Amino acid sequence: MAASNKQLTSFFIEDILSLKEGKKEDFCKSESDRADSTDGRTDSEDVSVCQSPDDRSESTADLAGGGGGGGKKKRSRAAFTHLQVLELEKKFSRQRYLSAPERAHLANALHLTETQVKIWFQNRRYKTKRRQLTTDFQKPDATVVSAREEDFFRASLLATVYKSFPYRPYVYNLHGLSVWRSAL
DNA sequence: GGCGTCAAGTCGGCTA
DNA sequence: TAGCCGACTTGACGCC
Repeated sequence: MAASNKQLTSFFIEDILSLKEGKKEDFCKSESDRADSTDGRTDSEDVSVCQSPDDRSESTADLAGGGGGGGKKKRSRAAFTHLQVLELEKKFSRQRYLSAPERAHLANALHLTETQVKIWFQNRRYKTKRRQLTTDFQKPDATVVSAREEDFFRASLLATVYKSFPYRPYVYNLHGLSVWRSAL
């Protein structure tokens, strides 16, 4: 795309929310385009995923809200986009718990429901805990485990990012600068 | 077909 | 009582 040469600038959720009203179509890009330009990303609350997480099935809002229909619908698993997961992971790396306004903000920015964001964080915390327990079990040296807890978390986060971008070898820098770097 | 992953469902506890 | 939480389960999906 021609837009791939365009220099990206930093932005905030507030920017997104203000943009969303009028210039949504300008702001939203295809996921592949975004993946191409991830190395140009900058810091902070740059949440910007405009794609539905569940294009291949019914709407996630429908699922999260239980729908209005009477009959039992077949449950479908919403698949969040790479970037939605990435932004959720970024947020999770900073905060393991979200306040209601933060959750609403994030949900809005990611075009997810608040319930989906809440459930994602719940599942993410539980998943982290389970993996931590597994690691603890494998390495019973408590002091080492404690000292490496953060490293473990970062490693698992990086693993998630790698899994999310199997064809895009970029790593999100979790050590403060929050820039995209080539892993190669 | 078995298995792992993950979003969503369920249940019980806690708190304001 | 509502809303959130952790713990655990369920069901869909993809990979081998």
